[in-house]
Amino acid sequence: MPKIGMEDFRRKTLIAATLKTIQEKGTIDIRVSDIAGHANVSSALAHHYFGSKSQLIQAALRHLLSDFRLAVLKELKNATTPQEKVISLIDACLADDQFSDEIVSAWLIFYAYSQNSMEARKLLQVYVRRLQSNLRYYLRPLCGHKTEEAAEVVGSLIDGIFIRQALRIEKADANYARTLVKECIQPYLARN
Amino acid sequence: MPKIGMEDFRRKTLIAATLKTIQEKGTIDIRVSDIAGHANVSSALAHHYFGSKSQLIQAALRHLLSDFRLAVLKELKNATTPQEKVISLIDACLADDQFSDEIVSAWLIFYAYSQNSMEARKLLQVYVRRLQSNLRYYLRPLCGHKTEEAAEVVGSLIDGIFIRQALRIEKADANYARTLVKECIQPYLARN
Amino acid sequence: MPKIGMEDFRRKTLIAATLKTIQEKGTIDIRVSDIAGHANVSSALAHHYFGSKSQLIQAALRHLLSDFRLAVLKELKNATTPQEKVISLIDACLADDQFSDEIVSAWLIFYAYSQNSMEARKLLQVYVRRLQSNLRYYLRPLCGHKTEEAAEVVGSLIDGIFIRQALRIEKADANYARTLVKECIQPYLARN
Amino acid sequence: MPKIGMEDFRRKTLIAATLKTIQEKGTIDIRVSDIAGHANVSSALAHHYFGSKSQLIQAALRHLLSDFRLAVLKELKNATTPQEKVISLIDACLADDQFSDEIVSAWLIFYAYSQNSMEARKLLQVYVRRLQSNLRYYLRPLCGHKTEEAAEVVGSLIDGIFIRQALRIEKADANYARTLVKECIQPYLARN
DNA sequence: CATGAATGAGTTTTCATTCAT
DNA sequence: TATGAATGAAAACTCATTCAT
Repeated sequence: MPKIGMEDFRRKTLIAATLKTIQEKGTIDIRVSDIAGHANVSSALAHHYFGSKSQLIQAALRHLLSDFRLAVLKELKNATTPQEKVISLIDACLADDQFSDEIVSAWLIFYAYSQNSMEARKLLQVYVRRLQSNLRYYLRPLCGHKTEEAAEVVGSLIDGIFIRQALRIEKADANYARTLVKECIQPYLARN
Repeated sequence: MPKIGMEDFRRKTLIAATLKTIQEKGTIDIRVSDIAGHANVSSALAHHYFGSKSQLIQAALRHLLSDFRLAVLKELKNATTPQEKVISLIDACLADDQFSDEIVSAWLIFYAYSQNSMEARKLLQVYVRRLQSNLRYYLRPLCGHKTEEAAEVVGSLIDGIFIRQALRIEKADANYARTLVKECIQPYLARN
Repeated sequence: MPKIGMEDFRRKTLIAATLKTIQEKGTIDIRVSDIAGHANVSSALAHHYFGSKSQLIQAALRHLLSDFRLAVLKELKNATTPQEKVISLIDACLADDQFSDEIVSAWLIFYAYSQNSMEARKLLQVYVRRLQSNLRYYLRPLCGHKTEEAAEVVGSLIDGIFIRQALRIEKADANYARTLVKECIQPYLARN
Repeated sequence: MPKIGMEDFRRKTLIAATLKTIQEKGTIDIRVSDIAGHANVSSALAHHYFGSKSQLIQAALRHLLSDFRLAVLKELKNATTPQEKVISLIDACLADDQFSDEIVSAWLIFYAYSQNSMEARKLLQVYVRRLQSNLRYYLRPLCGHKTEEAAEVVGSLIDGIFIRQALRIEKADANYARTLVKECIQPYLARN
């Protein structure tokens, strides 16, 4: 009685379990058996579907990035003017749910992991470049020759807020973070 | 080779070797034998002097932080006015030698590690808070009620530039980075 | 080879192998790999099932004690009068198979080990107290106010015979040992 | 300035430190460095004087035995009749200071060690045989054909009391122990 | 005489991975 | 499809022992 669509279900479950385990342990240095435990399957099954631990982790990273990408796209859809688009990007990056301890932690861990894994590095670079390119595209009509600078500031500021978040004990205020970034770019818009 | 006073020398060498190994491998997940190899000693010696791998890594983190702290203090000494002090802080954080691939990589890796190790987390928190407190202190006469915001922006921006640096392939321009931050806070100063 | 239900079999085999290794080496200071060798499995498997070397040794000790306990209970079943019960206890403690070099050696080693391991100490204390309590219970109707003394003598004598056995080269005579103890308590019975 | 008689002093100190360490750790499985620490010297010195760890432990065992032998001889000197001699032997074996936790523990540990070390086994066998021979010698005029049995009972009882002592938590009563043994052999004397 | 320095040789422990069922 | 069973390979850690000074 082989269940139809089991493969798909198992892959999804295992990826979710991987992210959960990474967040729980606070490191990429986790055991396959722990992941499998979270997914309520044997660790042999994880190998069956993903071939190896590192491929499973790759898949989890890819999932995190694609999830984020979808959130950004969704947010962008509701915006029309460049101003709105920029605001949308900031809101998407610093959205309440992206700002949860778990997500922040996972991002940081993957960033560090990218120092180690060329594969991860490439994936993250694609994401950073795409976001940066979006930012520049929507900032250009607003900032003119300051565009490059403004994009760099916004992008870095967002990442910086993220990384700091990882160190804090107190609950972060996503709303304050968004405001901070928006205020910060005002001068670049004004100068145009 | 048994000359007395070796202990101090070995400890320093081993700490340096640890940082080098972390940077080389791009992860905290390194072998004691690799560290020892870089220090040209047996791995048993590393255990002899530090007790365990994690204690050696702690020591390396502590060293990185204290090195950074000394650089900051040195830079601050040459500044007198609040403006100069703030500039000094930015310059120290984004100094050419702090901006090397190795250092950037080590910082990022330790940031991620802090998700895992309470000890590391505390050490990094102390550093972040101290820097932030310095920033606020010198920004206050310049920014008034915008101080909190300005300090947050500067601090986060610096961290963000750092983290992004870790993803880049092209050589970073430390000078451009410093200028970026300095320009970015101009509006906060002007508004006072 | 992966047949289900192996776990129980392996645990038993590994415990037996542990006792055998202890007896062979004459010390508790044995290698997991030697134990595993006797059980024809990898040392990793020993860790898989028992977690650590000391837990495996604990389990072996527990097994030895429980085996002994069962032998005592079995012997007691065939006795009805207090006299018979006391004889049974002595016979059980100094039974031919308990008196083999391997068992004697293991007991002595565990006794010494109990100086080191609180866990082992507690287990052995329970056994000693239970046996002593049994002895007193059945001696009381026979010895009256001399019960305490008689129980102490029998218990100590048995242990002493055991410990001496460990030092001998010549094969011990279990039968002679049993007679010795039985004769020794006669006076305590008579005095009642 | 080589100090005269240093060698002798160091050997004594190291042997004492060895016994102390064995008692403290409750096992023969101790570190040379711990012994050296107790003697306030470097572990290299222990090797200098004893060649190896096992030779140092041998020496400590030899010392324990010879100390005990001296105590027995001293006690025997004050006795004249066979009765007194037997009493002396019992008193010497169960003397207050031989009955201390440390001594009891050391004896037990050495007994177990003798399962492992042929050297230790031989030393202990010599001691047991000598004591047994003494016992028989003085018991013969008192017990006649029961001598063998009586000697076995006394010897084993003493060892048994010792081994049980090692398991107890409550402080033992050496006096009670001596009385117990003395009462126990009365019947053997009477029967003669 | 004495030791700080150093290490080789082991031993435990961990885990991804394989495989028969 | 799924897993219990098993292990090889690697890594941390320990410690007796050696040696130059």
